[in-house]
Amino acid sequence: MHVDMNAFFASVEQRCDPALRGKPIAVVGSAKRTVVTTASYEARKLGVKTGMNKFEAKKACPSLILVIGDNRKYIDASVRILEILKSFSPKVEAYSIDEAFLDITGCLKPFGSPEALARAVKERIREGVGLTCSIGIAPNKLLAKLASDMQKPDGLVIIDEAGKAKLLEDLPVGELWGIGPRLTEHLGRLGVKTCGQLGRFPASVLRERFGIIGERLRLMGQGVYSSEVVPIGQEEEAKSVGHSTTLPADTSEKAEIKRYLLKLSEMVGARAREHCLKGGKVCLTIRYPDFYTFSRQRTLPVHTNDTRAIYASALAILESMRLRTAVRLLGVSISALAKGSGQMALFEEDRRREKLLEAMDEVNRSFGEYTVTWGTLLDEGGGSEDDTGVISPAWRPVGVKRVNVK
DNA sequence: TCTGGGGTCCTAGGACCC
DNA sequence: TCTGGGGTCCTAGGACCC
Repeated sequence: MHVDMNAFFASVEQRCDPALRGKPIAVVGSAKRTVVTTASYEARKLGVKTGMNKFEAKKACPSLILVIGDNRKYIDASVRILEILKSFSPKVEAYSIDEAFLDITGCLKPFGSPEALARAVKERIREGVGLTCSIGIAPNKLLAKLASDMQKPDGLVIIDEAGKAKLLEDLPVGELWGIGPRLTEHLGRLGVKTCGQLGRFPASVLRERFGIIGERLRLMGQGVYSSEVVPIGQEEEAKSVGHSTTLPADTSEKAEIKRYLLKLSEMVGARAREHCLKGGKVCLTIRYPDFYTFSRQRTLPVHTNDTRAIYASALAILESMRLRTAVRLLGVSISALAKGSGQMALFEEDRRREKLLEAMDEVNRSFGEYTVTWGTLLDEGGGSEDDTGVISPAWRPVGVKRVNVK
């Protein structure tokens, strides 16, 4: 079963504020250069789409109400929804803040049928959280996700073994989870437009053209998909931790760029320390005003989650390049993660450093982010302004990918 | 007075080694 | 009168997802 909350952020806002109900609204970030994260169905009807900037959205729909997103509300709703889902099946996967997969094999007895179970889930979410969702039920995750997308809002679609071939025969390949615009284009050039065609296409050609994914593409066209539901708490460890930000204005100012790098390094370091993760590599991402985006990565001599070490490495990467123009976006991430051993540092100086970071993190946990921070971040215009950016729907309510609450 | 931010996975090319 | 073949690791970029 795949549960997909309908226009999640927008619906939460409409539930919280009756004045927004029935109106075209769009949830955006507080930053100057922000985009629509979610539009209400009323707004979608009038042409507002996810990813539009504020001005585009207003142009498409002058009556649009822009609402600045509030992460806490979404996490709270997400956690409550997951609690409800866990009462239906022990195997619930938190796929994103507003989507979940449930393995309902063996959970049907009290309900009699998958449909009755789904109706009970929808009822509980509506009563408990005041939101609607679309539910898809199918023999595997690929088809369940497809099914939940077929009826919105408040939908319920069941695909069974008997019905899947008929459904897939004329379905455009791009509708499938995992086949995006580029793959759709490539397949189209091979004469493959529908899932039916994909499922019958020679595996050898697909393999030659698409490598390792080719093998899976043909099976996907047939509706065959083997990945399991990954229950909460049994996810693989994260492979990278990163933050990026689009600056309020493009800049070539070295001092300003450095302050943002320090801020991003602190955000990454703090999150890594919170989860006892250390990175063996640091990656710096830069985007120019023309949207050309590139990254440079460096291997560290030792794994770290120390803000200063991350910053020093990011800065060294920056110093090693010649910037072509001003900078629009900066990003810092760490990868090659290792779980902190908990082993005490060898040298007195390192031990003192670790204690300092621990103390800072604890103060910030108790009194709020950036209660204690580096002096440079307090300088004027250094990115210390209250700029929450846009919430990321890909985040999860728990674990390393927990949404950043501010 | 354009175009967010969080990830994962795969590929290709080069360095390096035997 | 010329330069094999196997492997691993690293980096950069791109496709895809919410």
